[in-house]
Amino acid sequence: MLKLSRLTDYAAVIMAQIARHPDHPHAAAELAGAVNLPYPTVSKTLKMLVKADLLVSQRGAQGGYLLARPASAISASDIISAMEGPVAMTECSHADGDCDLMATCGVADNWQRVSQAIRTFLDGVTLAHLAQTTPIKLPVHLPIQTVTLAAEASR
Amino acid sequence: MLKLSRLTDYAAVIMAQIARHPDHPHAAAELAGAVNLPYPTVSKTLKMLVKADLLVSQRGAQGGYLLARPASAISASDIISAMEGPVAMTECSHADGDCDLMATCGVADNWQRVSQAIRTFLDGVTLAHLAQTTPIKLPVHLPIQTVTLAAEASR
DNA sequence: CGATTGAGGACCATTTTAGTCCTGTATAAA
DNA sequence: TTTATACAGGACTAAAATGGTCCTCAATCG
Repeated sequence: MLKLSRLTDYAAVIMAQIARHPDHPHAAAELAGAVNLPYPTVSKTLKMLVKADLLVSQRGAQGGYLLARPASAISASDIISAMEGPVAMTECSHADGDCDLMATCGVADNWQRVSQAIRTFLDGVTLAHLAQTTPIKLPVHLPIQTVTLAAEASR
Repeated sequence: MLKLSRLTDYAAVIMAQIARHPDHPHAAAELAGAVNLPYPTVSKTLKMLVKADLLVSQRGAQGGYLLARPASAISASDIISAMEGPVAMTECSHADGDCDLMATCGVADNWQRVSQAIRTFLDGVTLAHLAQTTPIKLPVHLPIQTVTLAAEASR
């Protein structure tokens, strides 16, 4: 299903919440209340986001979490990678692909191309986009539909 | 990681194998040999692909599996859906989203838009593309990068 | 100093996934 | 008509990933 893990979902919601009020730190407990999720889970998510350098934390009273950089400089890929590791569709999508099916696979290169396209797309979607509270309903067909694979264009 | 399940990977490899020799039925055992995977697993995968109407099967001696329609009419989405259910990034991406975080979520609409864009892209990638044996190396940046979200375009 | 708040990691329960196997049924060829 | 071939369907198990909770330690502010 290409599904994101639940924690990634939480991360997006939490990041968006912070992005909408970027001027002061947000404590984990406060965020948990705002997004209506259990505190320990929110806390765990926040820690992962800090480790990925998407948030910075401030300890002590009045402490909390802040965006590490502007929302427009944080991409969907960043958030997904922070929670699930690199965005890749197949096991052999990463550079040092040591898949023992290489010889008989025959689709590896093409999947990687598809994977790359999606990654590039997600790089272009920023937290600023995600955090917008007045979403415009999309038409069913996006301009993306007109994109062609290099392989296709060359036929 | 937006990762496909391993069975989906297998499905793609198997489908591509059949697509390259579309004129006669391929037995599960033959395919298992060709792609170097255990027979039971290949068999299971093939059954799922039949149930999803991407393959048709022929029983009995000289039987096997054939594409249900031309490779150019089978999309990556079709294959992924067959193995993992509908392509959707979030739990609330499907129509009757009864996510109890609706009120506090704030990113649902935007994720759905992203999800839709990826789905549309995958609809456009066909088995014929995937099965090509002489892949053209993509430049790092695909045309897809120029695509804008409706939300972004409207700012 | 003491209250607050994050850091880090251990831990367990649950779900999902992968993989195997068994029994039944359709079909083709001898 | 018989027999071998090959798929259909589903039960079952083992392993792995995921989600979620909790505990102890460290930093910071007032």
